Amino acid sequence: MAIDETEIARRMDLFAKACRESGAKRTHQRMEIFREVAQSGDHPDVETVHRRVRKRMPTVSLDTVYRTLWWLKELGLVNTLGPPRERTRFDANLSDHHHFMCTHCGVTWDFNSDALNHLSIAETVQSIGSMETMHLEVKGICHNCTVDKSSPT
Amino acid sequence: MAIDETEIARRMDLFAKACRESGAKRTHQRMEIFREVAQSGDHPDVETVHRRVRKRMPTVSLDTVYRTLWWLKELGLVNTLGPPRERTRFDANLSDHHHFMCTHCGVTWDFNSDALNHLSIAETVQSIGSMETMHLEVKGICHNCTVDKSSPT
DNA sequence: TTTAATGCAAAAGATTTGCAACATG
DNA sequence: CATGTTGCAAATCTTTTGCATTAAA
Repeated sequence: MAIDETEIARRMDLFAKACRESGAKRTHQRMEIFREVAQSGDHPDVETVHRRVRKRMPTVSLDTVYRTLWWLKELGLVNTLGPPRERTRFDANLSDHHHFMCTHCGVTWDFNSDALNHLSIAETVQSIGSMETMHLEVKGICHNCTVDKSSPT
Repeated sequence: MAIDETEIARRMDLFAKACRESGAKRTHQRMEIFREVAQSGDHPDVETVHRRVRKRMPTVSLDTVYRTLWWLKELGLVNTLGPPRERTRFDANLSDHHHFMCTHCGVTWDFNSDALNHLSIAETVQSIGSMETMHLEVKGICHNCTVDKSSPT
């Protein structure tokens, strides 16, 4: 699950470039925090990143890790798993379905895809484990938002 | 986005059945909380459910809504969007990829699927809006867990 | 030297828990 | 009536913020 050295180097280059282009300072903390995520294959949460970075840089504070990770996400250098800065939401629709989430107004719409259901994803992932469920999350701009740029309630 | 009356009734029946079979009490609060999720097409979060249920039942407390929603999830009557009871996690892998999450040990593995990438999901969702990104989340049991039932670190 | 970024501590926000009162089966 | 469930209030846990200090460019 460790990332290849060449790939880590490539990611660090991307980071340097993004700092230069955005005019942000390349501080020790930011480098170590990004390096930690860049070399982890295991999608760590904020606290895990903090714990690991502290081994090399014992004074780094938790709030800097929070600030830095969200800043990296803004720069497009990292992505988040799950809904970023959103609470868990509940759904009583138990049928097979997928979600389209509007990045503008936040509304989530259900949709179905026979084509996807017929794809044998179970076979694709059989080297990892046995599949129980699958769920496609699509992000984009919904028509309510493209048409009149106002958010529905 | 409102759910069809027949479908709501069907869901309320499922609820009644699950209570009977699990020996749980069918209290007013539980009925109203489940009804609220069952009739909402918009995937509300805990606080939204609480706010809406309070209109009909002003004394219901927020902690009951929390307890009830997670209990409904345990019974399999509702699902959660996003990582249930988990914090946001970060990923520096910017290439197109998908995730397999082990429901036993919690580890998330990356995988690719050309077949999925070649599916024209953008067309499937064009009646909803314009797609920007898509991400498949597969859940199941990974081999580390099926083989020896111990969780890797 | 100028400005942005950090660390600290406190605040704010979200979620959970213990327990007495209450409602359901 | 016995037991599981609720509401309240407090506790806990997570995340954010204000501000003086520090470090990059």
